[in-house]
Amino acid sequence: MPELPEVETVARDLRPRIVGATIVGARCSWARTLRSHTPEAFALEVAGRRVDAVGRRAKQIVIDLSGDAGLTIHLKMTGQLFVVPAELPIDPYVRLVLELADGREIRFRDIRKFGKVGLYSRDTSTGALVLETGGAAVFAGLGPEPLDPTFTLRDFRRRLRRRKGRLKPLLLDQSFVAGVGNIYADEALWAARLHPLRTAGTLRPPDERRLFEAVRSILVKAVERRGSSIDDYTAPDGDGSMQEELEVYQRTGEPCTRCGRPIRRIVIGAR
DNA sequence: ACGCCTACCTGCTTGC
DNA sequence: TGCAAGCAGGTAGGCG
Repeated sequence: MPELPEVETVARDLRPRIVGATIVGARCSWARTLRSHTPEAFALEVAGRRVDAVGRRAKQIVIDLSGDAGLTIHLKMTGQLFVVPAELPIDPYVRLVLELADGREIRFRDIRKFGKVGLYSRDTSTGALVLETGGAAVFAGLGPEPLDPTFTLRDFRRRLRRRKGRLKPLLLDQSFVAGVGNIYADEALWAARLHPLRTAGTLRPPDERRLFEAVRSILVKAVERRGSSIDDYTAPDGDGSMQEELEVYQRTGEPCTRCGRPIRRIVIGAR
């Protein structure tokens, strides 16, 4: 379940390994992994491009390529990325391989096939990734990055006051704040002492402040711990340890560390 | 805008 | 033991 901290960790691990490398080809064994190209068109389009930078937006890894192009990788639930020598044995869950000129490969492994890789152009006037010149920006509609220093309590309050829904689905809404998923929404609400079914409109200023600070501090801590290695999540340089620090996620029935009573599970929006 | 549903997938767990 | 059903879950798209 890669969320912001997990994706950030993967991007950081990837960066020193692949910046400067040149892609010479691509092989895709599950066409629907590619958002907007056939495997053949994708291979032709990436070949010859150099990796200029590796970053992250929301839960997606963004790989800047030479020639004003960019790759986006969404790991969804079970996506993993590895950079390995081409001769290393490959397993059947690898859906996409980017072949590098130096004999290594970037391998996208994804058991459940929900992950998506997009290849886009960089609009040189706006700097945005677009499918075609004049088209909509790929990341249009995403909310602010919660760890961006320019994202302030004032911004958070303004956004909160435009919403009416329950807090848990709201935190999961990527157009509200980008990068929070099931794990860190639960953790942030617990830390802020706010019930997941509470609606945004009932928050008082101190509640808003606690939620803002809880979201940011839980994400900072999780990035420091390299994310939560639950189920299939791992990064190129290995697992994270945040799963050891979680207070509520997947702790149904276990005692609350604050009050000692067992954690109760409720389902909201099928989650 | 909100809430709810379904689809996409496969491995694992559960229950008979 | 064996097998089918149920579950997990981020996001898109549809409906009311």
